[in-house]
Formats: sequence, C-alpha cells, structure tokens
Amino acid sequence: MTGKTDIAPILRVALATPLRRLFDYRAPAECAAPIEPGMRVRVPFGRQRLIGVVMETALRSDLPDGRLKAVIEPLDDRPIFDRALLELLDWAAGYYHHPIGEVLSAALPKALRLGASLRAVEERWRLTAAGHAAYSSGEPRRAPRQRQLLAALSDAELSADTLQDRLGSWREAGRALRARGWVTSAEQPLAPQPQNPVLPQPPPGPTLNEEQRQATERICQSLDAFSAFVLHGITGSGKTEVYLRVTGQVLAKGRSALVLVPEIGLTPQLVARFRERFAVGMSVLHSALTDQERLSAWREAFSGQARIVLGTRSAVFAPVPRLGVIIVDEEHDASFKQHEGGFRYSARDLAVVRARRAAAPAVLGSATPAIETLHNVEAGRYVRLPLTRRAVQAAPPRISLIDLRANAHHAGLSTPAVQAIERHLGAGGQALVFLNRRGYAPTLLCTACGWIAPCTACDARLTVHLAAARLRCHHCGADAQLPERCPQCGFAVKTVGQGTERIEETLARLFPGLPCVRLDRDVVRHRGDMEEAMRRIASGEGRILVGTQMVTKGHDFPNVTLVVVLNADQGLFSTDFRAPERLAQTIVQVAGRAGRGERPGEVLIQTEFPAHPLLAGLLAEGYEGFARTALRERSEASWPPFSRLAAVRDSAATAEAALAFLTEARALADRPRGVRLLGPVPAAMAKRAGRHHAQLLVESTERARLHRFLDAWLPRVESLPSARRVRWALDVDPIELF
DNA sequence: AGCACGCCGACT
DNA sequence: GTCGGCGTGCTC
Repeated sequence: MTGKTDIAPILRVALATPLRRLFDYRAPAECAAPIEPGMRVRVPFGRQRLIGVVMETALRSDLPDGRLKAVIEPLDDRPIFDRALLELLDWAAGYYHHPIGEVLSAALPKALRLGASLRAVEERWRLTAAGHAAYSSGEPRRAPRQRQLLAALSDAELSADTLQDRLGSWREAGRALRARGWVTSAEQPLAPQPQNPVLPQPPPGPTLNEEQRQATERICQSLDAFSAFVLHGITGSGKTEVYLRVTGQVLAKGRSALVLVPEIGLTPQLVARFRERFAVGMSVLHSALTDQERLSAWREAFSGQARIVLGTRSAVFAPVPRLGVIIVDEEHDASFKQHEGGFRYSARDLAVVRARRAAAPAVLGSATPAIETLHNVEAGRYVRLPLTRRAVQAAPPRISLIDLRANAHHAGLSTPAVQAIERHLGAGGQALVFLNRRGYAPTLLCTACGWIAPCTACDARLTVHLAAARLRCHHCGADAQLPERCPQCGFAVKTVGQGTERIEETLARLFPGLPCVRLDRDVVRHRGDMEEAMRRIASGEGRILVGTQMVTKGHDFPNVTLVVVLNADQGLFSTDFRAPERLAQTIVQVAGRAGRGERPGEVLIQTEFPAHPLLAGLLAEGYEGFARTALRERSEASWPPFSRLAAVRDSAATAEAALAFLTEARALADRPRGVRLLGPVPAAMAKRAGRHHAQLLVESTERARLHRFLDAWLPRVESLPSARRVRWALDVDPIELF
C-alpha cells in the first residue's frame, strides 16, 4: 500500500446495473494518484469486468473483507464528472427513482462508457528496431497485409486514422506485428484544434427593442446567482437576440453557456446565429452524431475549449466548466422529456436544478410556456419576462374559426379555406396548410364488406401511402404493399380521410400551376432535405406549403401570410389532461408562422366544434387566456401542477401479463398515506409493436409524500417475480397519460 | 442488466 | 442419451 490510498482504502462505485446501490471495492494496490469521486474505474463484477464511476471514498466497508474485490484500474486521472455534475446526477437518480449507475451511464457518450480516454488522443504506430531489421530483410514473406503495414511505417510514425485511410483494415496485421515485437503503438494527446480561427470581430447584432432590452438587463443583473426566467415571447419577438446578448455577457465574465433545444435538426438557424455572433469554441451535441463525433463534441465541452455548448435533451448532462447560464429554447416542447428506456427525465426541469446548483440563471424561452412553467411564475418561483412585440411587423395575425358543420368541405378543405388560399396567393403571399397527419389517408376501407386495413402488431389502422403504394403503421413501422382489392372479399377498396400527401394532391388540383411544397417525415428524410424544401419556399418557387408538426418548429416562412389548420379537433376531447395544452401550443405555434414578414397574417382554424371553450378562449384571449383557464381546470381537478404524478408502465406479450404485474404491484402498497393509486389500466393503444401495454398511476398532492412512498414501494415492486416477466419502467412527472 | 446454475421437453 | 427452454439467484 502506498500514498493516499491508505487514507481511503474503500471506493464506492456506481455500476450500470438496475441495482439501486453502490458497490464497495478496495483501491488498487498500486496507483500513481489517489482515486477521487467522479473518476471512472474498471472493476470485476461477478464474471464480468465493468466500467463504473466512483461516487465516494470510505475508510471501511460493511462487507466482510473476504468479499471485497479490488479495482482493476482507474481510467481517468481527473474526475469525468466534476463535483457539481456528480451531485446533480445523484439528485436526479433520487428524484426519478432510478438506479444511479444507469443515470450516470445515460449522462455519458457511449465511447466514454466503453472506456475511451477523457482527452483527445491519437494512437500512433511505429516500427521498433527489430521491425526495421525485419522490413529490410524482406520479412514477412507470406503475410502481404503485414508487409504493407511495415512498408507504410518504415519511414514514418503514423496515426491509426492515417493507416485506416491508406490501408483500409489493418488492425489484424497490426496486432500480429505487435505480437512479434516489430511495431508498437502509443496514445498521444492531440493538440486542440483552433476554433473559428479567422472569425473577425463579432457583429454587434441588431438594436434591441425596449422589451428585449429590459429582459436582457433583468437577466444580466443576476448572472452571479440562480434565478429562473421565463422569456415569454410571441413568435417573431426576438427571443434569440436576448439569448445572444445574455450569452455575450456570460462569456465576457469568463463563464460558459449551455443552450438546450428540442430537436437540433429543426433548429440549424439557432446554431448558425450563435456561431456567427461569437468568436469562441462551440460544441454541438445531438442524436444525429456518430459515436466518435459525439465523443469529440463532449471533449470540447469537457476541456473548456468550447465556451458555448448547444444540444438536445441529454446535453443537460454535458460537462461545462464555469457554467454561467442555461438557456432552454422552446421549453414547452415535449421532447425535453425522455419518455422511453429506463431513465426518464425532464431536461428542462433538470436544467433549472443544475442552474440553481451552479448559481447561474436559467432562461426558459417559449411563445407558449408549459402550464407548469406558468404556474411556477404565479407561485413566484420563476420570473416572467414578456416579449409582446414583433420585431419586424407590428400586427399579430388575425385568427378565426371555420365551422365545418356550416360550410361545405371537400377532401378536408372547406370552401372558405380554399377561397382564402386563392385570395392570399393572388395577393402574392404564400399559404401554409397544417395537418398533423402524414401519408395519403389514415384508413383503407373495403366498400363491400367493411374491412379496414389493420396493423397486426398494434391496435391501429394502417396508413395509406399512395405514391409509394404502401400501407404503413405509424406506430410500429410495419410496411406492406397497398392492395387493390379487399383481401377478405375481393371487392374494391377505397381510402378514407386525409393525410398531408392527399392534401398536397387536392391543392395541386385546385390550384394548377402553383407548386406545393410538402414538409413531413416522409419528404424530409435526409440531411439537406429540409434545406432544399426551405430553399424552394424562400425562393417563392413553392407557393403553397403543406406540413405536419414539423412546420411548427424553428423555421421562419417570411412570405407566408395565411395559415390554415385543417383539423383542430383531435385533442379537444382527449382523456389526457394535457391534450388541450398541446393543442393550444400547436395552434399558437403554427399560427405564429403567418405574417412574419411585412404583410399581415391570417389564420383559419377548421373545426366541428367552434363553440368549444378551448378554441373560443384561445381566440378571445390568446395563449395567456387559455393558460389561465387551463390552470383553473387543473386546480379544480387536482391535476399537475396541483398534484404530483408518477406512472408505472409495463408491456408484455399478453394483456393479462401486463396487467397482472401492475395488479400485484398495487397490492404491495398497503395503506399508502397521502397517495392514491389509479389503475392498472390498459394503455390507450394497448397493443403496440406486438406488445401489450398497461399503466398504474401514483398520485399525491404533495411531492414529498409521493417520493417517500416510491422509495419504500419500488424496491418491493422490483422483487416481485412477475417483474421479471414484463418490461416495466417508472415515469416520474409523466407527460403523456393513457 | 448480464451471467450462471438448474431442472424438464424434442432431437442429432 | 444430449441441446436448450426460461425460472431463480447473485453480483462489492
């Protein structure tokens, strides 16, 4: 035993297993430097060797000495998670009742989970003296790949990447030559690449209007302490400019900024705005990166080389030394909530917790803040900073309803809507038609026997994709040929209902010669597709734009003067208490696309229920009026944020098995205090991708009670035999219900 | 989660 | 007679 390891001989290690505890290990016998919390270590675990993270050090273990194993080796010479991040993750593990090892695992890029080095290093290969001798004497004679590798290295040391470029697959040969002692390899730190080396003095940015100035000032007044700000700015009011100004101040103080966005693919404009404004390193983290790209982006953040870290959901865990602000753009967006897999967290909520711990401000920006967020404003926890004026054009769009019961409509388009499109196109504007359903039609029906094309794996109908001549399930991805006759009775089939593909076809027929541009996942599949569509719209080549949810996010269409919402009615009568909020946000967001240029905008919403209070309220009082009503309704019904929810969800091969586990779990909750259990019930679409889903809700008016209950209950639920026969997960603060 | 061990069915 | 099904137990 040497040095400091004597002082703390026990390391408590978090491992990526579903076990809710740490594992004690002896520090390795010989170790150059002490191992601290936050460092990765390789440890023996049963018959496996795993990589874990040291959470704490201790003088002794509760385990008898004989059962303790020693750490194999440390992987880091400094903590991969600094103290603040480690504590945040530990807090998150507690809040979301998820095993700490899996939480830490979710916070690291895959390459680092697998043991990649913290620092950017390069693997350099070179010949040994024996290698040079062997090469000169023409060896090896019968292994051409090895001979090529020797030749490549004969006059220069080369990096693994260079070898890959020159020789293709060379690893096999490399291993063989190393075994013979002819070549060696070593890791060498890579010089940091200079970033934005030639960027001139950043542009000063446009003049702020009074509201933007006040918001910026208010945030910048408290850069050294935690505050949560809600930048509530209508579309086009210049939220981004406020983000940029605040970031500028943070950078000037020598600190760094973390910016979270819902989906990076849809916000290239935001990335571009930051890049062109600041002459500092910037790291962009999102799901479309390869493992290696993600690793380098993470390293840029970790090393402090990147002063702005911009990314999607999991970037909330990115290392940001001297964190000075966290900005969450479009904070209401549901994609900030991870709702699949094991560790289900809200990046927006964690951003606020992280900012508090970093004594830095959190800025939550949205035109349509989440009801929870507005409640936090009312409760005085968050400060609302309103931006009510449009930067470019003063008049907000005029919104009206089209009563589908009183107006003729064909193929989903009412006569007033068609006339409005005609009028706006005639005036030189562009029209945006919004329908949240891709494909040609949602149903294929037999005209004789009434057969409807079903998905065999889901409780859903197959969607007709006419151009591709396919029937597809939008829930499990099932894909079949489009039949011409009913497979049951052989009679003719017809399509029923509207999708974006069909709307595009209808509009092409109604407005011949005026090209449509469609924007949905079927059209925008690859990188660059979006840019191409945007170019066609911006150039005016496309006059009518048809799109799904995709058009509500991020992009500006300056010449669009008319927005038509084809079907606002999905969501008006949902059992999910959050459905109205989502609908209102979608309507306001899509309406915000109209008239962002100099012309005034018009928004038409087609509905069968023009008197519905949600639509009426939204029209009369805008999003804020809606939010007031929604908050009152939630309060009366005691839904979140006036109560706290957690959902246990599971899936199994049969509905019985899925329900059986939850029923047993519920039975384990004897006399729960201040907590209600609701269910279990089958999920809304009970069968999905061949599995049956169900859920059990846990509700309490007090967060602390809910969490105390979960702490006691979950370990018992876990040990149920039936827990091993289903796939289950806990979702704290679930976003979608039933 | 992995990975072992351990007992009961259809097969080279 | 074995290969392999998944039930059960354990991992510092």
